[in-house]
Amino acid sequence: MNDTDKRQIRRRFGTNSVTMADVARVAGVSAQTVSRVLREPDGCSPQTVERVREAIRSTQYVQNHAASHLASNRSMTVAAVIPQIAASIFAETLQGLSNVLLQAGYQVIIGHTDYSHEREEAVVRNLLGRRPDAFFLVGTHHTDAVRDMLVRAAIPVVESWAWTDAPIDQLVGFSNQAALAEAVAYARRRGHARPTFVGSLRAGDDRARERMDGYLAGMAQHYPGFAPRTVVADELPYTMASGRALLDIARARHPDSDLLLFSSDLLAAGALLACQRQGIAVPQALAVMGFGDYEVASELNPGLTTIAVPTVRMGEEAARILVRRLRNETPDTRTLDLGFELVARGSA
Amino acid sequence: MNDTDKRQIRRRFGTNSVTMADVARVAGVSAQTVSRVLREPDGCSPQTVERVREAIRSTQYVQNHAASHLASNRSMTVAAVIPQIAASIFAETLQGLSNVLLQAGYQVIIGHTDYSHEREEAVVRNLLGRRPDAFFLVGTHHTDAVRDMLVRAAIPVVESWAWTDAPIDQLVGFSNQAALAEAVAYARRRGHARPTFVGSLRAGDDRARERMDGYLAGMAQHYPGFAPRTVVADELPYTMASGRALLDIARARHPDSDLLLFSSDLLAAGALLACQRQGIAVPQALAVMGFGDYEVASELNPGLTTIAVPTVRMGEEAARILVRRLRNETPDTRTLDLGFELVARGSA
DNA sequence: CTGTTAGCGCATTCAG
DNA sequence: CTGAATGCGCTAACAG
Repeated sequence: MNDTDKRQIRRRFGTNSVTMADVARVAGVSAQTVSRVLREPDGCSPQTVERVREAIRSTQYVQNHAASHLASNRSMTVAAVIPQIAASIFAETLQGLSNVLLQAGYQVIIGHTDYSHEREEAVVRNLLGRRPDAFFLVGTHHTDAVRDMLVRAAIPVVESWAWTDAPIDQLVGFSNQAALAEAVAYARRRGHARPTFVGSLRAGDDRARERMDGYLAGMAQHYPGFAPRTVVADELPYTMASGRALLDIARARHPDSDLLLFSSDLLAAGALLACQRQGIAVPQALAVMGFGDYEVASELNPGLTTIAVPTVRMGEEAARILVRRLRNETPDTRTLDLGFELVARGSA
Repeated sequence: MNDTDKRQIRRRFGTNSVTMADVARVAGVSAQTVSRVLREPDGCSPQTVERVREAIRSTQYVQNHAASHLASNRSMTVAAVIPQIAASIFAETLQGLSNVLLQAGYQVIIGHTDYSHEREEAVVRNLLGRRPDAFFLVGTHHTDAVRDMLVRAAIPVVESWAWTDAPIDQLVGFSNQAALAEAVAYARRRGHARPTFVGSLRAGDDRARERMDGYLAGMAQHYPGFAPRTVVADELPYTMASGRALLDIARARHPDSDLLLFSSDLLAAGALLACQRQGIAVPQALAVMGFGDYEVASELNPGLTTIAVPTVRMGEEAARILVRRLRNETPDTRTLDLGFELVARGSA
């Protein structure tokens, strides 16, 4: 009998996979009951629950998410927009986000912009087609179209990795500007005479730009009368090799600079390792600072002085905020500043 | 008039977002026509296409993917299962996969297993609920349940990052075993007397285990009569800090070893930098080899001798195979060996 | 080239 | 505690 049931399963046009109705037939209940057992087993009699679960097992039923989404108007997904998947630093944030969200039953769907606002627009539009229940974004600078789409979607939105007084909705981040101002203050305290900001500023990377602004502001404050120096490429990838290239440019352009403030640890690490090869003593001949506190920073010799940012926690806190919103619990404060921390090591 | 149209949009129960019917009303056509314009504009009159596109713009319509999926029985998504999102090496594969797939109109949905077969099972089940049109997996070792689910799903599957004679469906990879055997052969040629394999072998990381097997096989062949040496932790994360820790253990256990073969560049890099700190001359006092050819390998001093694997290409080729299958084009060969390459630098 | 009809598989009412 | 009816937004099949 049971075997017959199993075999009767599957028919019809597109799908030949097991449906809820199939499970219901095997369990001898209605489809609604199966649905209930799946979503709120407490409201069903224990025997029914067991019968249905057994039927699910024997039929190898896997719920169709698209159908569930369409019927309930909840996709149980959260969209996350990051600049690059392969950038480990955002992967950490994603991991924090995903961990907390999975606990609450939400899946994360990822889109990446390659540091382009134009691509961000396409990505957001695309992700909206999947009707996520909430949005997570890296960055606070977006095109009007993006802001508009997000506002019209009328779902919770959390921006991150930066700071602004006018977030689209909620914000979990820190001030890149303040971070670099702090780095400059540290440089002053340590007695560095001529700090230069070095970075790659890709068109859509507003966070790197904010860091440069922070450098400029810091210089104005702590090095009055000294003309700030910046060595900036606008299309180098964020790799150690770029750091090496930027080091050469910076040395050529400002040979008397005694400190290079890089916009990212990856660049700084590449520069520091290149210094090692070229016999440039760090920090005696040239000091180096980075940004991000990547793992490599603590392993280098000398250790890389850098600014640590709460990569994982940003994801986690954003997720917590979103889950609370999605459960209609009382909203938190609109913005959450997680700060940063200067980590002094040997390189500066 | 147009304004009135816009305002009449939205009503009903769950959704208050613009639907295809809304667009149709504004454009003065049927919903079906809107659908057609979206999917095969070539089969519609240019004026209709323009009218519909204008209506889409004015209403800010974004297609509901779940509904489309349900009706067409194609989700236009490909599921990708990787050990860790934050592991940059898999992120590269993902990037290759995603780039090619996006071109063809497919979205990638990601699941991560944290190197656990148990978690892989849950992840695969979960992803199957979204009815992906195809599956991409890192690794060739899976539980029976996973294989079973995937076979029953009756969709194209590509496994990667390893080699097997019995793939679930298709395979794009290389032999980890052969790679380490080659490393051992290189060690022999270079005159290293006592190579030790050092790695972290997390429970579900069969690729690392295969590398160790390759080391053992290589030793049997190239170092006959010499007892192979392995220093293996089973729960250390794949980080530079772990490499440092493993270096200490290896030095304590096999002080006379003149070459350490690490299961990953990250470990090797951590060890090499630790050697630098401890004043151990590389490669004179101790040679080091890694695996993966991470970016850091070429920046270290000395450069890290390692095995390069086609991280990005594996994703790209897998995607091409999947796209061809999904278009019902003639299937390729079942397996594709992308090989590996020993990159000799200064460390060994 | 375009419109009509009929579901896709599930969850939300509402009755019992 | 369980079942029946209804529709989510879209597309496949058919006409015309």
